Amino acid sequence: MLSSATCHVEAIMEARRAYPFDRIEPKWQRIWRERRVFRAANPGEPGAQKPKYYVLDMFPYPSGRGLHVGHLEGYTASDIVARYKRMRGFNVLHPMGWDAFGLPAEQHAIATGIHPRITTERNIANFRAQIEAMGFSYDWSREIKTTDPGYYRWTQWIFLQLFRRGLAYVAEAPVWYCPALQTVLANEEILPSPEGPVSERGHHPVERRPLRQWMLRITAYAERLLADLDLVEWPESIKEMQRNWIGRSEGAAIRFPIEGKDVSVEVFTTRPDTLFGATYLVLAPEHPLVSEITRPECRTAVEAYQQEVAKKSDLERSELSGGKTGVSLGSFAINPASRERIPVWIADYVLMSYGTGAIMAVPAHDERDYEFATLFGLPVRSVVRPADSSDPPARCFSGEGIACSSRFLDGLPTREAKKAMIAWLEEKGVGKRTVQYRLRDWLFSRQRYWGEPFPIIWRNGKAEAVPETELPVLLPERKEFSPEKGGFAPLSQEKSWVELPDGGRRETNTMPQWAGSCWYYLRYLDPANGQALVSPVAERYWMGPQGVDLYIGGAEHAVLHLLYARFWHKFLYDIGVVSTPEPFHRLVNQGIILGEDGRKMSKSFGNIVNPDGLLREYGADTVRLFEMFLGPLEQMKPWSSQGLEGPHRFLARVWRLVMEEDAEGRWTPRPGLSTEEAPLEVRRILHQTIRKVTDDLEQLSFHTAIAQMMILVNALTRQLVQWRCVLEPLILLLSPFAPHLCEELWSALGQTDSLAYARWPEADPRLLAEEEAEWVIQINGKVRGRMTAARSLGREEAEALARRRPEIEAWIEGKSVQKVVFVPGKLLNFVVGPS
RNA sequence: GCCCACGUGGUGGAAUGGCAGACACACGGGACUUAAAAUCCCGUGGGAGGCAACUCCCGUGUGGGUUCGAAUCCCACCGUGGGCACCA
Repeated sequence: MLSSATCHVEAIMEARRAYPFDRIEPKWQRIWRERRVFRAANPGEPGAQKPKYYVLDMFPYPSGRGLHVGHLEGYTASDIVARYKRMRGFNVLHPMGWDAFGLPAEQHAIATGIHPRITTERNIANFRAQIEAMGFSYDWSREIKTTDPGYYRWTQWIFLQLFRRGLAYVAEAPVWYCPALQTVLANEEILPSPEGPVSERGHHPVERRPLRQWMLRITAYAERLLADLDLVEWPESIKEMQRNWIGRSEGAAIRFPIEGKDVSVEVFTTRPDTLFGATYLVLAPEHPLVSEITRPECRTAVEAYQQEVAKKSDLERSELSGGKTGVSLGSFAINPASRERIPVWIADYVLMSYGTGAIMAVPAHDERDYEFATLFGLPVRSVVRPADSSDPPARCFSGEGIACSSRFLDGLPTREAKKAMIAWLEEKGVGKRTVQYRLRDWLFSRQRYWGEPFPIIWRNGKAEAVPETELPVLLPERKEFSPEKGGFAPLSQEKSWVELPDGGRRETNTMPQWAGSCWYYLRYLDPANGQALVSPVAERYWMGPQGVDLYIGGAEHAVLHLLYARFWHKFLYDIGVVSTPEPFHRLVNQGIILGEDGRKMSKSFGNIVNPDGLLREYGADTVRLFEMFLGPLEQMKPWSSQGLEGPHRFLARVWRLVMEEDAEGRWTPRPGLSTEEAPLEVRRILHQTIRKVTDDLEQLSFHTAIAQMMILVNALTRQLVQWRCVLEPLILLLSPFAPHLCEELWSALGQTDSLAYARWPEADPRLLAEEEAEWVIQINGKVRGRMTAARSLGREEAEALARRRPEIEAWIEGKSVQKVVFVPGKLLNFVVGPS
């Protein structure tokens, strides 16, 4: 009973198999693997005399859930490009590896007691099997994983170089702490949410805590990270996000002396031209000078306010909580321009972490200052008027205009006034031109087990570098993975590892997951090198002249991985390890694939598409083709399981152009393939297809390339004979998309070599230029007729021909033709008026 | 609030100043078959007229503009998605 039901199901599965993908796909995967077809040649090896092409995927974190259709989209696109470029004669580097440190494996270990290494290995094996089943042409001899000591040795090495040059340091600062994950997180790993800030991973609530942590001085590279965005071909939206994140603003630092004290408060402003309108100062409540400046009679109120602010969460401090608060310090500062006494306040709308932690308030020209001044009855002095009005505006005006009531600035437009004021400040020695960035230093330590140990030993309260010869500092084995209560890292429990005989203690924090992914694209170039992270020869060959030629991945890393990696790359450039200022020349983001219901794929919606079932039912070539046929690569698009039928039927049609099935269900090459030249209209459509597919591949417009191949195949299906000279180029054109099927047909046509390095077909320009064209004839811009005539027709001939056509005559009859627009080879437009 | 994308049939999309809807899904009809599946062929934006081949009108979020001609360029608005948000 049971077995007959199984037989029945198998019979159905067998019946719906339109071509034997289940046999040919594993076959060709085995051949590619055994013959090492996709090994890329390093300098000195045969093949390295070709020009190089480096096409890179964002390597995955091997999660327990396996690959999803979104991964497959990006990986299929990059694989198509890799296969295409090989056929165009490039030595293609197309590697894959594993971003294998990270929180999920560690959380799983805490829950189950299974070592993260074991889960990670298991997940990697699963990912690799899925990737191989898709037929991707990776050079597996270059596979890397970030958890490998031979790899993280060099992650630690880079950290040491940063440390030596003062770019890695320990500081106590208010940092984001996540109680659920029991670790600190970087600014870039925090997301806003209606309930307040949450962690990027897991969406747990996070809070500010003052802690001593390792920081990387990414701010030292702010200017170059900003300026060099002009060197790369990235989506404008990603560049813009990085620009906003870096947040450069030009202005002036101005010192305000405090009346009766020997101190002054420095403020940063982008509007030095409004200095004459500065009617009070505001310091951040945490500003170090607050206690010194506060008058005795205000001290109680000020301290109470400071405590109140310290208790507030960041959410409460943000504008969502409504009105502004603050208290006066009772003291006065001197406005260096107007010489006026102006009061000094503290308020939590001024942040200690930006600029100097103090501002000059110009309520007439800043919305926030205006709101505060109105609330506390502080004076408002207008010093800029709009360019189109002679009067200063009644309320706050924050735009650019003309300076007024500002003595030596009067009459100057804002831009000029800023320059004049900065010159004046510099001359008087009370201020100077300054550039500020929103970017903060990168919080680099985590209180977790499953990460790279820091190569640092503490002696007498000082951090010392572990000698490079002792790298890697190995992550010790553990059975217990929970972080200690109170923010101590798990490694601190590993006494025999932490405590050194000479009294030194190892650093017990580990690096964040981003560390390993900051430079992995360099290790692929020379993955087994034990002397250096990459040999200079391999680096110059693969990274020259502009770095990775094409980098495909998700947009979610816009200000995380992509900013961090640029920072490390620029540092490695400065110390001579790499030869290009930017790592990734051309970046393309694949769009998110939504569930069938149009919502984001998620467990809670139950709309996640598992690729394994699709591969069984349709085969890898169909899944690859369909992923590309969904729509433009960069666009967000919904999945459609029904839609798979189209590409599947298309591949089966291609198969049947070459193969035929006998009575026993065996497929054999069709006898009677013509070796003659195909008719002109068939050759013409073939060469149009060659041209279109080639152009579209260069632009990564895969879905339109597929559509064109469908047009060609539909035309061939209608023919009674098939021609070898048409089928061969078609198979080559299709092979980057559906490599297994094409390899099988290629060998069925008698070819003995893999087509992976076969020469890409070239379009014959003579066949593209058609002599006849279909001309469109318009009357007043509306199509009223068409005619087939020579493409080369001149204006007069074309017009005369068109006028003779009855459908056109009818429209012109009795009207006056005022003008005739002529587009050679394409179109005529008669502009007619009433009679 | 500010910045950036995007808006086209029942659906995914094509066309980026010159034939709107290529290609595909879905749907409908037909051929083959004892039957079904598969395959192949035909139709498929809306409306009006005609027995018919066909003809005309409307139509690319909404309103305006530029142009002989606009899905495409410009202005305003509406909607969707993403990013930033007291950064002085």
